[in-house]
Amino acid sequence: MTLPVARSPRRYDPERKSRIVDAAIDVVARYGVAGTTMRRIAAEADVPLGSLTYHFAGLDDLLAQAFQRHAERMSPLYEAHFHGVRDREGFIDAVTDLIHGDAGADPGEWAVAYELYLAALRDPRLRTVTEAWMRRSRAVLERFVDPVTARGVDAMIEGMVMHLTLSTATFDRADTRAIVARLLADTDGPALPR
Amino acid sequence: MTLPVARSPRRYDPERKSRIVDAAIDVVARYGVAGTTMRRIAAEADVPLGSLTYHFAGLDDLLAQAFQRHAERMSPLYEAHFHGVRDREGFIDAVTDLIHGDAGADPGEWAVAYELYLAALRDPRLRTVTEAWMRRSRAVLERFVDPVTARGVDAMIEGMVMHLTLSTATFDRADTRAIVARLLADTDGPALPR
Amino acid sequence: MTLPVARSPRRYDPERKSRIVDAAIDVVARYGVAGTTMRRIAAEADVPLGSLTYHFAGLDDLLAQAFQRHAERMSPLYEAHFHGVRDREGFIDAVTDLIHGDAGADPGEWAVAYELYLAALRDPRLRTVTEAWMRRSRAVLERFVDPVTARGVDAMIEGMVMHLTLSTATFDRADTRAIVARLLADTDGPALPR
Amino acid sequence: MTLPVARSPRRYDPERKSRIVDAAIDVVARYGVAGTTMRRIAAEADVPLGSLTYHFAGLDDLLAQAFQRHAERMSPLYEAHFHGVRDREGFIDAVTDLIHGDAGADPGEWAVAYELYLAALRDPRLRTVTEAWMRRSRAVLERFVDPVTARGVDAMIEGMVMHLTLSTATFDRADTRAIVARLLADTDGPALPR
DNA sequence: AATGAATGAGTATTCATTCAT
DNA sequence: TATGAATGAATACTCATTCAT
Repeated sequence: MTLPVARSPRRYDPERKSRIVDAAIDVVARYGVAGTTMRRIAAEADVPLGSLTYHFAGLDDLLAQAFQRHAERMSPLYEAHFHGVRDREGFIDAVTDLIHGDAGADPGEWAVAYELYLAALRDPRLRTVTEAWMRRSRAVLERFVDPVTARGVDAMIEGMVMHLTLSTATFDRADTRAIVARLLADTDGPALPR
Repeated sequence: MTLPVARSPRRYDPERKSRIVDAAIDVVARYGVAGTTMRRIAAEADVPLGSLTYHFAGLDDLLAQAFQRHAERMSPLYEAHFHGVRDREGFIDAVTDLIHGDAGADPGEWAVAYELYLAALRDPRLRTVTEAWMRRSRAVLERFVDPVTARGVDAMIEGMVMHLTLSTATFDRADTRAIVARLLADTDGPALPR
Repeated sequence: MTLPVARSPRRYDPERKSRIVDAAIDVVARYGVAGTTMRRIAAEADVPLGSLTYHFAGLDDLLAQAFQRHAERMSPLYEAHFHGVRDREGFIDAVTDLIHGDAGADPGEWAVAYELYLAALRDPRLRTVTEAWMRRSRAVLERFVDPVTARGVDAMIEGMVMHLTLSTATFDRADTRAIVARLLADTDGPALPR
Repeated sequence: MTLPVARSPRRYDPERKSRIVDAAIDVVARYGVAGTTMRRIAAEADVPLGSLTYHFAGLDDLLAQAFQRHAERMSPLYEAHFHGVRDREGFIDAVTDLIHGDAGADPGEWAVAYELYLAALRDPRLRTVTEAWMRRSRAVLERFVDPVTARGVDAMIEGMVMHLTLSTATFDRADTRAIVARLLADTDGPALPR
């Protein structure tokens, strides 16, 4: 009696589709959308090339699903980051932490976000993803400040992180905090969460 | 006696190299870095394909020069936009105009800027271009406000424009102005330009 | 007590194999042999892809069966078309009708026939199908004319229909009739059917 | 002093584009349109794959040019075949020869013609080629018979050759001649060429 | 018995770059 | 100096077929 030998590995692989999407996110983070190819994703997911086109209608489709998952994964992190915030000072600290990368999001993750923005600029089908993301982000901020201020804070975070990611110069944390604080001056916004 | 033969057109073409760079900027604006190819640039510049590799070391080289020129062309516009500003209120108006696209920069030009940011994220050689650009932009703002505030305003402009470009929702100009104004509250900054 | 669960539809489907063959004929008519794929046939038959290779040895086998069925379906039409013919004039009319498409066969059906001819040119296994088809067609004609004339009439029909299908010019029905009539001149052939 | 060694062979190859078209015709003759691929043509022409897409916009374009050349090459043969014909009997002989393959056209060449017909059935852009071909063929025949008869003879040739190519049965040459002769009965047509 | 998942060979095509002229 | 031709690696994608369930 012979042992059953695994002929072709992983012929049964129920998580595969999901793993491919994760691999796509990784590849975008590392090489950018411009450098993202079916082959690279397949290699990253350790899956034959034909498997990608079996599960996805094409590279565009796969990228769209990757961006969507990334967005859906980032939003809870964003929300969690502000979870324990109790007062205005805590809110300012939280925003400052977010900008300075002390909040769990690594540069690669921000890069994916920017890739998404740029891709959405040219592919309107991605707008639903960016819109949903922005809405959720602003919703978090609106728990602490009025909508107009929330929009300003959101834009400030975006722009600051981009500059910080790009610049070789270092930013002083205290300076960032001062700027953020000023954005909130004389705002009482909605009641802070109890 | 030889007949004057119609040669291939534009055999003498001293502006050619420059025109190619302009064509590259256009192509990046329209198709993004990912969609920018030698062939498209050659077609846009109405120049044979071989001409590109004759004048440039490769696509990377050409892209770098295109980004550089774009940056060098935008900065004076930026400066000009703030030229007539005389007081704090005028400054706030100017920033608001910039964000809302009333300052001459069309979406395509912003798109090239974002493409540059993202490209620089992965290609350190482009950092000199982005650094110079940011330095000049901040220098303009520092004529009106202190360096820390300048950095905040710069980030805010960047983030706001990106959101505005992506979002289908319209932004209220007065709201934007209020946010910008708050960024400057209680700052006296350097003396306003005389 | 178990709930009746909605299974995958049409789990019991005795006609399936036959429906697949019909779908294959349709696909050949619409896309040609070159454009006929397992996937298209499966979609047309509304059947899972794996079902095709379950019922058929492969694409070649399926195509062979499709051609065979098409031939077997066309021959009775051909026969029926000549059924009521009583005399030489009626025969000439019938042939003319056939050529001019007034006999029920639409262009798609002729296209399948031509696809079959061409396929048979390269795949000798299809020759049995084409031979049988030709034999039956000629047998019908031989009820009215001698074998040599029958072959001529058959060839004429084939060539005329092809030209008519391809040409943008219109053919005059009376001209066609005159040509057909001339093919039969001075032939008394076998007795006309009683 | 070293001898100049040929590094990469045939870097200079001015006939290449034309040779590729010829190779395409060959491949169609041997494998049919369905079996014609860029790779096969490239191999047949002994040329790298990239060369095909440099010279042709795509497979369709290349096929169109191949069909066109084939048609333009066949027409003179057709014309030449009837060149020495002096009287009605000679004309009938010539047509009979053509059908029975005694006229220089081998089965592969007829196969290409049928491939063209079928392709034209689905791709209207090929109609210009088929129309021109038919016009020229008929023009040759019209030197001997009236236009209506010419159309009939043309169709008869087409259909006969197709049957003859497909059928395993042999055709009697005398029978063919009798049928052709009957097509011309009682026609005096335009004066036979002197 | 039936099928959804999987596979890898094969497809056309794009492209930056090289090079002979 | 300038370029059209050439090249081969890389691209996304298709597909008939296999196979574990």
